[in-house]
Amino acid sequence: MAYLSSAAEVLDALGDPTRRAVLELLRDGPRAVVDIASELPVSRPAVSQHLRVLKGAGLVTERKDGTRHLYRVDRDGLAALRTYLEGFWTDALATFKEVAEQEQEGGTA
Amino acid sequence: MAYLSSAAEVLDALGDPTRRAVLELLRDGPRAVVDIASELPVSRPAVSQHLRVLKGAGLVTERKDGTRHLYRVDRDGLAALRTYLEGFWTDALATFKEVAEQEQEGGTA
DNA sequence: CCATAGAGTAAGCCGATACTTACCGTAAGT
DNA sequence: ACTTACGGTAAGTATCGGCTTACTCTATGG
Repeated sequence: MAYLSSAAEVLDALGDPTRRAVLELLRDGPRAVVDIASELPVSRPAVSQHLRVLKGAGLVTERKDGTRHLYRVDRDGLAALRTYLEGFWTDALATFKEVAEQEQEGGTA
Repeated sequence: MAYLSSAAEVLDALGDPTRRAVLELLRDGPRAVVDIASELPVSRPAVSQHLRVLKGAGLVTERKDGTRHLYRVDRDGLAALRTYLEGFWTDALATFKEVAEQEQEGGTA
């Protein structure tokens, strides 16, 4: 795998409800494609396509076990997202302070 | 104000590159719609529509100053997302452990 | 009061993308 | 070897959503 997943890619992947549902299922443990599809209102190929995106974003990894391809949650994507949000969070907090101070001076009511 | 924003709503909002760009701009401080639009390759109405979504997700708040509507980053949406991810993170970690114990394999394929 | 600036909304277009079915490859089981 | 199960891919469709222009409203300034 080895790509550093970008936050943008992760957020794009997480932007779809079905993909989120897939991830939620995978959160409880590895599953095969057919098993995932059986719990969702979409076809198996659809799930395959979503898994490809999730994999590209570093959110899942694949492991083959016979004819079954077991997918599981990958920490990498989540980590990338957390890092991104962390940065955003601190920057935003700093800005909040600045703005709050400026507003108390200028004080338009 | 700011309804309890759901993680799904936040992730949907963050799923669009332009909206992310808007947020990035807002990260450095409050801005009026026209100012945001001037820095992006889309029209002002497009920005307005994106801001509506971001607001619905609890990611920005609006403050009117004359004819200018100043938007700024809202902590609520970010907090909701962080909470969601936090839960996901811990659940996933727990699952990793379980799975790791059940299988005796390691390494990224 | 009229003009201008800023912004939200409506309607419509168009491209992206999330689906479907059909097909093909592969690994086990018999 | 045949069959069955599992899964990725291709091709086509159709829905969704992001963007634009046009319109309207409000607020400030002359």
